[in-house]
Amino acid sequence: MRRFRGEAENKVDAKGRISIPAPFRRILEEGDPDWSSSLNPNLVIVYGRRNRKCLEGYSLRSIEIVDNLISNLPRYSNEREILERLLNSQSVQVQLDENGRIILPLKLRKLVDIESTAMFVGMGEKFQIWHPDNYTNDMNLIEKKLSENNLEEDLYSLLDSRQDIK
Amino acid sequence: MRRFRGEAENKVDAKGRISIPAPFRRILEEGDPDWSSSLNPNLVIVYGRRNRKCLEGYSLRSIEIVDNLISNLPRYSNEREILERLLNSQSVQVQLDENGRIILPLKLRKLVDIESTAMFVGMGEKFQIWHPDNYTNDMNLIEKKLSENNLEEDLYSLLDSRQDIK
DNA sequence: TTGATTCCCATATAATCCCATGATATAAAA
DNA sequence: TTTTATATCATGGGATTATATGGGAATCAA
Repeated sequence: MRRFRGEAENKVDAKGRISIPAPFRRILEEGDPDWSSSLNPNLVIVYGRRNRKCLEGYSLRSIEIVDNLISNLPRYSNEREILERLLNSQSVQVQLDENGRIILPLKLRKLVDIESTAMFVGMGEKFQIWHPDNYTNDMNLIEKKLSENNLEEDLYSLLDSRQDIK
Repeated sequence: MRRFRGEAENKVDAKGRISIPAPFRRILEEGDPDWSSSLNPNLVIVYGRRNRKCLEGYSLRSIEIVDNLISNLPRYSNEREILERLLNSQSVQVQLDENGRIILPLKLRKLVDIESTAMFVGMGEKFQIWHPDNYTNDMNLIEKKLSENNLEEDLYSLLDSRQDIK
């Protein structure tokens, strides 16, 4: 499965419309079981993440994987009910329009402080949508954590360990 | 798996296009699971190395090994989100054109000071793209370290002892 | 009827396709 | 061995398409 990669800063217009970066569209198309070249792909936007001030976009296939993980939890367990709430009630499915745009409802924009521009960030099986300033802050925070805990070395040792697996 | 070897200095044209050295193409073709003789291979360019002023190119197969290591970490764990961010948000997947070229987006060129020419450097499972001057500086730095501490011998002895471990 | 939503069209810029050339190989023929 | 075809490669240019973005008219809902 191709992965969401890279960053793109796009504009939100007066109607709340915003372009999904073209490379991301290709992945959403692949990840929409009903998509064909004449149609526009669907995606799911999750806005229920408490500790991060961003929205998250999933292809239909990737959100299904997450949904199945929830379905495997014991029915009516506390954990399951909460996760259902966070991932199912706090999310929407939307379809791209003819120009590759979606409408970000005001409610979602307010939740993550997005006004005139939004930053799209590839995260592998999902992508995030940030207010650009919040994103740079988050990136700086990560940089800081990296240098403090010497995590960067861990990352590159992770890269090395691929030899062992192969 | 064949390895990226050697150096090549190629030109960046007005449209940001640059030829991937032909020997590198062969390795990218081998490393693209969907490639066939009629198609053009894909590669992933990682631009997020904070401590080095160069881009890094990977075949799809080599980057996938890294991606899978990350995907095996617990979903939504802090560690995984940080690694996804470092690797996926700071990379792009691109496809060679009919003439074996890619376009290096302005953003990436600026990041590593590349203007009219770029130096390709084989690094085994990946290759690097440098501004020629930055590359020679980096090479000189290595030369200096080697001669000062008489490191070269130590390094090559490291290679000998590795056979025992492997 | 007045916002909001949806559909359709417009456009500047950037990306991509297609074709061309000169340089350097590599192979085949004289 | 020299000459002649054949490929491949790095590079350039023009034409075409895609992308991100803006705006208007039609549709819908309260």
